[in-house]
Amino acid sequence: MSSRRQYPFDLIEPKWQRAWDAEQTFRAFNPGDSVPDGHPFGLRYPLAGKTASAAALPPKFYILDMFPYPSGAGLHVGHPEGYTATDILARYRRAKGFNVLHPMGWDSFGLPAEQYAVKTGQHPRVTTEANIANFTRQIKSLGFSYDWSRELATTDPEYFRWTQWIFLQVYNSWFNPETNKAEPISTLKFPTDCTTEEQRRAFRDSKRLAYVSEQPVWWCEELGTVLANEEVVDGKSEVGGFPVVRKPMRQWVLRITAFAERLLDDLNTIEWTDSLKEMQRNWIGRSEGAEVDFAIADCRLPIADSKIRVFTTRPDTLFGATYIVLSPEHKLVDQITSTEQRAAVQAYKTEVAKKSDLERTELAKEKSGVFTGAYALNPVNGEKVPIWIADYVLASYGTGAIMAVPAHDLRDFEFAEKFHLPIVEVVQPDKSIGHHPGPTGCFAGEGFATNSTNGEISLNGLPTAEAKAKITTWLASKGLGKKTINYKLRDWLFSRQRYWGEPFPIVWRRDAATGQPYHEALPESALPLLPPALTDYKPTASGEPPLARAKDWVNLPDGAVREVNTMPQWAGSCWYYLRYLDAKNGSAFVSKEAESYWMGSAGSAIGYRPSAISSDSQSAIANRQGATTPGVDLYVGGTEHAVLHLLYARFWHKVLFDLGHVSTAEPFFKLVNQGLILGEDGQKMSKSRGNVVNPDDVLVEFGADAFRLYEMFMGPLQDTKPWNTRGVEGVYRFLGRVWRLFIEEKSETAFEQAQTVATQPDADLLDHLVMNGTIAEVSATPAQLKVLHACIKKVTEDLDHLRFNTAISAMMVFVNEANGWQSRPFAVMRTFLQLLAPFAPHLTEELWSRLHSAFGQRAPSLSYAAWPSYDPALLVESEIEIPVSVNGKHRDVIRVPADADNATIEAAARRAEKAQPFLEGKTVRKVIIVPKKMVNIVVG
RNA sequence: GCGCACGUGGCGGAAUUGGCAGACGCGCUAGAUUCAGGUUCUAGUGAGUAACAUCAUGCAGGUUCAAGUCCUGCCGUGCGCACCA
Repeated sequence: MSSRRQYPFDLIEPKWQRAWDAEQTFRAFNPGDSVPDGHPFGLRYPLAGKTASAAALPPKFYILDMFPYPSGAGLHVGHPEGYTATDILARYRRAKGFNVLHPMGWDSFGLPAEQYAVKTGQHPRVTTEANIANFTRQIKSLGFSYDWSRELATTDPEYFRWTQWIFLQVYNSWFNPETNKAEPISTLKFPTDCTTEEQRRAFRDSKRLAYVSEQPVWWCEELGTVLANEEVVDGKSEVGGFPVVRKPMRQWVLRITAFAERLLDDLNTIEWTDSLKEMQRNWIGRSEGAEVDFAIADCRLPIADSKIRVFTTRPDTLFGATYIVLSPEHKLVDQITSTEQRAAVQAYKTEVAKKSDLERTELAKEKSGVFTGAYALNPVNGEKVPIWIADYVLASYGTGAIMAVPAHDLRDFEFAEKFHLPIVEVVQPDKSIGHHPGPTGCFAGEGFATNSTNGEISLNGLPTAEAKAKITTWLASKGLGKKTINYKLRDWLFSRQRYWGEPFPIVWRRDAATGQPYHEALPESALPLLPPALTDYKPTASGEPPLARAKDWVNLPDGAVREVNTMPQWAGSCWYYLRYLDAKNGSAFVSKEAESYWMGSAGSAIGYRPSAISSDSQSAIANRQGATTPGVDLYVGGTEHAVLHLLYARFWHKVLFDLGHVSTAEPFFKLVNQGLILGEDGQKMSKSRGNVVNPDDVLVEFGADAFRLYEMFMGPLQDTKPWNTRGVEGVYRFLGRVWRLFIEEKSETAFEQAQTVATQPDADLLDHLVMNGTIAEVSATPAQLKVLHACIKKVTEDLDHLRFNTAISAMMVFVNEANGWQSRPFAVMRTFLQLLAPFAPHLTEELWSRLHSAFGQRAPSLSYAAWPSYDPALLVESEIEIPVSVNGKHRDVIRVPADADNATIEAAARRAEKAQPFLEGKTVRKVIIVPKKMVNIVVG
């Protein structure tokens, strides 16, 4: 393994981390802040000792990391991958002249601390604080340029006070479908028949964006809590993988479905990866179709209930609907079931209810169902079609009922085959584009309608899209159906039965007249509402959440009782990026000024169109390249939050936007998912495989700069890639070469000797080092300038495109070149340090200060030195190499003047030595010349 | 099953609009330095050949003067969704 240290990173790194801390080098200034004398930010801009107005500040750049849950296990190598990328960009943007906001905090509510509390009785806050301290130590040891003055923790009462406040904003709002916006509940107009106080209250409560609902929810026995749809994966809890069951419970729910359309449309205004947008689109699951009413034949029911409404995306296949299927939970099932079928239907319903959802989906290969004995009438042809119930129809989607078209839907087809139901073909595949019915005989694609006529309307011959439109219009005109849009997205189940979460600022009272319970918001003055002190964190014996144990807390003197559920962990992470803007504000969740500077157009160079959904959005995005944008300019984090956190945060942001609290419709303009880092064996890192790499170990051996550099050199940020400790050694050697370009090697030996007997402080040890004598104040040769400026160009362009790995390789090329120089010009070497600085900040700060003092100069922190620009003129070659091909095969390279005309190039190519054997005796048919690129001689 | 990515040396990965495939790093080979190991430095390193030729970007076709890059069809890997009508 490695052995001697390449350079004294163990002294340099703590030294500069302490210096940055003491100077608050990376503090970001808000409008209205006064910039201390001597702060490097104030030195770069004319702001030292002054109060910064928004106009005097440079343009803002907001670079955000997904804040971690501070687990007991500490940091793993995946965390620093994203954090290093954002830190490099933050430092780069600072150098480029932006006011950079780059904060860090803790998503510190969470299950492990609570489970530990249940086991040991230790308060979760104690565990959490210890974990935060450890995470802080680890993150600080990597030298990230966070503004620690904005550090926050979701468990801090001064933080969750505003989480509760935002909940109250949501609670006190309703969604107005006419304006397509959230509005204060006070704008809600009561229907005329709402006269009593109780009726009005019930009406309001039915419209709030936060409402209480008794509904089937996912209950996880192991975790002792309910979970949101998004937290249930394959019938198991996302956290821990425990079984979950469907259980009706009274819970708080947020009306995210009201925003489905906007959550979908506004994806077009932001710069996320296609795959991420696609995941959100799939989760929202918009589908356009029609609702169609089927009358029930021989109906004994009251008129209003005498029809079955189905949802279909293929109304064009209505003539092929040969039966109806209701979900077993459909409310009409019991009413329509015939006497003969009653027993069978009951048995099936019981069987289905017993199955967990896991069984219902996993064992669904075989279709099951029961005939109800009832019939419906197909509205287009009056055919009597049987009504079945089957668990392949979900109660929770659409109308909970479908029309089955076995000829054109695979699931219906399987069901029809099994139960011998009729199959009628009404769509012919378009064979001209290679469509054919599947091997089973079922064709689910689009084609041309057939067998679809009833004397009043005919769809025959129409392509699917036209047939859909025609039949939908016809149904609407007859009052038999209408165009409908459905979403898979469900409302967000927002309450949990836990202790370690934000208590709801809600109390329950009883209506004096009716005795019915109702909920009421606490006033803002009651915030933060702290959870009670407990010694036992388990749920109560009767199954109530742990908060119910605190009787004094729950029962208020005026007879009201507190809500005992708590909010899910997502609540705190839904808005933390806003709190960073103004983290210490005691009178608002964020001040207007701070919000408008960092998130609005005030701090950025360009305006924002909240829902510009235009075909040229791509070019609009391209134009923003390099400019700052409204909202968070760049958000980097793991793909595991593709639907949960990112959907919830967008939802809250839109509510806050509608209510006028924030100035953009979207929170995160550009988002990048870092790829997973696998173990050295190419497998996912896990304790059980024993392939987990602990950053602390890497740091001890190679230092933070090498660790950072390696994380970026491994490959593209977004890719999944395996860890390789040998690779760390490679970049570590590179940093050693950089060090030795500047520091005399002999002095290192002296330094090492001094260190072994050292009793002196670290700073004295570093004093033994002397500048490498090859660095001198000489002017650079054209060749040296070319190497430097090529490096500036490459690193700059790569950083603009987040291509860290190739930027590093460009710097390696520079160092390989510079190694061979007899004399290294001061100015060239100084500029190179600036390029490397965002990647290896400790090493470069040390060399930067050492280089300047060696040449009798004083320089402030490298962190605010202006980014170098390159001179294209220096990169122009007077003579260039052009490859010569014969018949497309590369044969030789010719050197010609850069400005040579085509005739000169062709002549030179025809003379090319190695091409001669392939030209002799052949006729040249054509010569293709791409100026400055290549020559191809075509012979026959 | 559906959707979205992606397949390049022994390995991680480079390759503007199609224009010298394999930058940079790891590993490996040889040499120098060293008592020695390590470190450092120098040279080499896709296959193949004495050297050329030739063959090489998952497979099979196609477009083109020219294809890793564009098109079609397969095969494989990863991620997401999964009875959503």
